[in-house]
Amino acid sequence: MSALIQQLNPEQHAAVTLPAENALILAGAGSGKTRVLTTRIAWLISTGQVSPAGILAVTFTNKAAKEMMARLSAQLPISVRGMWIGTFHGLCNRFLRAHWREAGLPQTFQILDVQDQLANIKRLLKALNVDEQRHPPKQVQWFINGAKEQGLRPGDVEARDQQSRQLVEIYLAYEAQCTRDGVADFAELLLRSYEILRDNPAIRAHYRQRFRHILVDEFQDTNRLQYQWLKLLAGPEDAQGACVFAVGDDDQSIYAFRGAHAGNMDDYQREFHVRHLIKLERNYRSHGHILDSANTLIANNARRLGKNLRTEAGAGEPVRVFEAPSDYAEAQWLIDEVRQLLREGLPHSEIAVLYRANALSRVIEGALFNAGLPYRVYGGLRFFERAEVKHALAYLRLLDNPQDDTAFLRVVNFPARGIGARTLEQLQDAARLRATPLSEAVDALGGRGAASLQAFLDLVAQMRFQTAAMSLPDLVRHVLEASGLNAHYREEREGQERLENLEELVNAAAAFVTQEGFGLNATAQQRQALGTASDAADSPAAIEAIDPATGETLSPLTAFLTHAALEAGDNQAQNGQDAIQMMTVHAAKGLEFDAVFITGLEEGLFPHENALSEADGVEEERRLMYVAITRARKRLYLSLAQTRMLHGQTRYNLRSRFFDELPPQALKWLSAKQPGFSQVLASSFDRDEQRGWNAPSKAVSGGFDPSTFTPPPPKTSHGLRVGQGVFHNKFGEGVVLSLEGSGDEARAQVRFNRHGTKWLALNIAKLTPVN
DNA sequence: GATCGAACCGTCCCC
DNA sequence: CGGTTCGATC
Repeated sequence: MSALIQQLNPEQHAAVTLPAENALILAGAGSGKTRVLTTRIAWLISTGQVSPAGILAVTFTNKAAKEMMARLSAQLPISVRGMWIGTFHGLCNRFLRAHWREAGLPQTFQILDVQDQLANIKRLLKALNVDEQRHPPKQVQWFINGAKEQGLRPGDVEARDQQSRQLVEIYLAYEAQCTRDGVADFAELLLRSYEILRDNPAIRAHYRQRFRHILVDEFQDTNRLQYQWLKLLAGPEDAQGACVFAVGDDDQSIYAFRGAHAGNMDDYQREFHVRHLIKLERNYRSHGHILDSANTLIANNARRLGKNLRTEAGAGEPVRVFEAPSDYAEAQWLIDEVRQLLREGLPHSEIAVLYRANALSRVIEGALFNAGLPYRVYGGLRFFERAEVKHALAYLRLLDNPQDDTAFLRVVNFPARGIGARTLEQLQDAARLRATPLSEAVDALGGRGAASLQAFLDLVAQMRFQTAAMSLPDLVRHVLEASGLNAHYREEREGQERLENLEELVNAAAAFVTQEGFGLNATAQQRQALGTASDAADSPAAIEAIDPATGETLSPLTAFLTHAALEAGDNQAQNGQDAIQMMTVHAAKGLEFDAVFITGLEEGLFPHENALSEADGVEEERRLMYVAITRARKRLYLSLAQTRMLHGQTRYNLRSRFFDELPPQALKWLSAKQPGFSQVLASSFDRDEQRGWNAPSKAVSGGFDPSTFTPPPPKTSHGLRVGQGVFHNKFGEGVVLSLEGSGDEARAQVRFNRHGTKWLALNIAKLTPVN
């Protein structure tokens, strides 16, 4: 332990050994944040200030929680099992499983993921006869989650106009539906835990007494409700209360769009009377030029807590910048540079290609593929989100809880068993009338439909009976067969991959059982009979809590389903192999690579056009750029394309404003940096010509390079070029962002100073060039 | 109830 | 452009 402490730098050391009072650690990118957090816990425990059971640590991802757990078990001689370490949602789930009575949930309640929630909302909108044009399901979902994240129940939402009154009504009905089904969405886990703590003094006192130290990672990403939850749990600032150790970086707050409130850091300092503010500014990751770029860029943000990273690693290579005439040329250039890096001995996996939006990956993917370079794209569907897996999970959920209408509707007719939309409508009407779950409304129906439905219920009941004594993996395998899912996908032409995924689900169940230390028995009752319940209580997964009143534990099935919802699984099958890493900037947060390419650095893409109209939008984009830059250890490449194919049309983009915010001396332009020339309309190129275009990989530093010189603007009938200032009679002054088409078809995208960005048909709109 | 085509839509995606 | 979704059709 003392050896661990001695390896820390003075600031880290100070943070780790702070007295038991509320503290805020401003930890810059690459400053050893995770290390400080885990060493703090280890220090607290090994100095006898707290027992493992008195520790609560919150992370943002399961991955981070696992990593922390792994590091701790390496650092501490004792078991880490008594600690509560997990995500907000994981911890709240654990809490609710223990206090399900107070929560008004069945102990086996299941968790709705984003897809399930949306499906539920769609179903509800139909039942309520709400026009989906007027209230698109996605927006309703956004509204409900937004309200919950502010801690607002339907009655608390202020509804002035008709539109929002209806939204509140939908919210109310949605809640009723979830309660009836015995399910909770992600936000609900938090809100309900919060309410129990708020309304139940005995429970509140119990947890306050238990958790002496609360540690929070990625504090800048907490939302309002999470903050309130922490506040409630920590309690008053006296002997009763816990002490909070918050670690965060306001400059890396990139999740405002989903409710994160970086202002929580200010509030925290004030409301928790934080006496210890420590900045970790020494960066152990990046070379000087890279760090200078990050620092200079982020200095353009107004509202910052203030922090400047420094390194002792030396300036290193300059940041290489390349402006390509097209997206295709950008990809080609990237391939050349990647090859050079590989020649220098870098492993593929130390090279990352980052982009602002997933749509930008395709061109680069194609180029990498053609070049025969191995790559791995992150993002997309994750394992437990795949349709076939969700079908299987729906059957499993029905075994656990027949009232789960979401699961019921998902598989009642899949594989097809002659239960049509008409029948289901009748069933839903009947269920609504009698206020019962769908499964209990079946006998209200008559006719052929009722018989088929009854057959389905019998099937599920039979599966439940047959699997009662099975181990979890056997149970899953049995359900795959008995439900007809396997047969269905065996028949299907494209079903091979899906079958494999279902087989993988059995493996996942087996792995889960091993990891969580579940025995081979399937039911809680059996587990209790065998006296194994206490093992589950200590499980690190934080899912199977014991009911304090009855000692009843969750069945492995319920625990597994919870696991599936809270941890959607990896989204990639072929991991492990040495490949170039491709991902969005968001996905790259927390990762680091020797070499990083940030691509598509164009106005409208990065910063994204949608962000420009939002309050603080550009600042968040800048933080995003800051995150991207600080991923790189040794090499950083920035690139953009003057023309880009996006959404089926060619866009002509300006160079990102962020280039003007980087220190010129840290950059090395591989293409000419000549705004007058580089920003021209490149429509005179035809695609084939660009295809043959090759970037010189040993480029001239800074200055003008004739070989990459883009020709002057072609003569166009309208005489406009990108970047041109124009005047419009109605909209006033603006700048041409892009041009497309020719003759009568010609259109210009113009950003007006006062009226936003518009597309104008040039044969109609009168645009006068200015200046 | 499967299948095909028209229509739509398109930041980031943790839990 | 490319995917997903929805409605019309056999």
